[in-house]
Amino acid sequence: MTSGRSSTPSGETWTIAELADEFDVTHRTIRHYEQLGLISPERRGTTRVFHRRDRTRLALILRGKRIGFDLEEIRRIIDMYDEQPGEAGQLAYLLDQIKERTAELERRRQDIDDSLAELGSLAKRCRADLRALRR
Amino acid sequence: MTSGRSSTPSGETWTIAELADEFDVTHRTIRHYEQLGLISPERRGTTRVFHRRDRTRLALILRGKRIGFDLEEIRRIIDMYDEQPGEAGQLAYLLDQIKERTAELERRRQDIDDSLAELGSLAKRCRADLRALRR
DNA sequence: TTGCTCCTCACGTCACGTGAGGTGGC
DNA sequence: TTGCTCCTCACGTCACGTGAGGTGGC
Repeated sequence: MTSGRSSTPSGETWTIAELADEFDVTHRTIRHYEQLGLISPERRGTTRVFHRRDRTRLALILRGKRIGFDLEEIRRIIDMYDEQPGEAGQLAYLLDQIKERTAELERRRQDIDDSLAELGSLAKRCRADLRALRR
Repeated sequence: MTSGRSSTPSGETWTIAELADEFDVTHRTIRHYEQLGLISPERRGTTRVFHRRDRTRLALILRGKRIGFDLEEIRRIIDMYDEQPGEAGQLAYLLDQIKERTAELERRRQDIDDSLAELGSLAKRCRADLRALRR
């Protein structure tokens, strides 16, 4: 059995460490996504070999997470992208999800702005108290 | 033993169901926060009686969560608000925490803005696909 | 041979969800 | 008495974290 690395043109595959590094996640996280069927890297022996498709899907997964989808929703959405065009029902579903997520994110941004304002005035009071103590 | 409800002026206390309703969380969630010492409602027998202070803290907890802090961080922050100022060392520490939190929040807001932009263009493509299908 | 990276279990954790089974006052 | 709300366990779940223990190629 000639297990070789030379069969693929270099630059088109990644190791788990390379992807973990690039996307700032742990190896465990990537393996977890594989276990759930979100990505399916090739195997060379036991070692995983990631192709461009896997890398793209990983990027989509992480983006989905930042937006607030859970992994099951992400699986559905990614698969929708992958299954070529998609029919009207699927697109409508996706659009609906997008609306919900958008509203959620806007709420979150408002919360953050409120908190930033509060932290700002708290800092101000804090600095004033410090100045008062120094005299 | 005269266990009465008449000892407090009405309108100043809440039941667990009232708060759960108002903030759209489950009873379990509120009890969980109590277990962690984030809130400490009064007891009348076994039943919890929530005062304005508890309600305020619950609001702060939920906002902290939406912003993305874990419950331990939230406990520290809320306690900082509650403890009256204090001495220079504490103030300096608090100011330092505020700076960290502020930087963190600004990163998070950027992330949300990016995600909102992405969702926007995704929705656009989605609607275009739908229009194409309808013809 | 030594190091490094890779691997597979498998238990732990965090923030609750979800019943099971029981109590108390209008 | 019947309903409703409240309660306390306590196991389940989701998305990984974190070792333990072992393999493979430069």
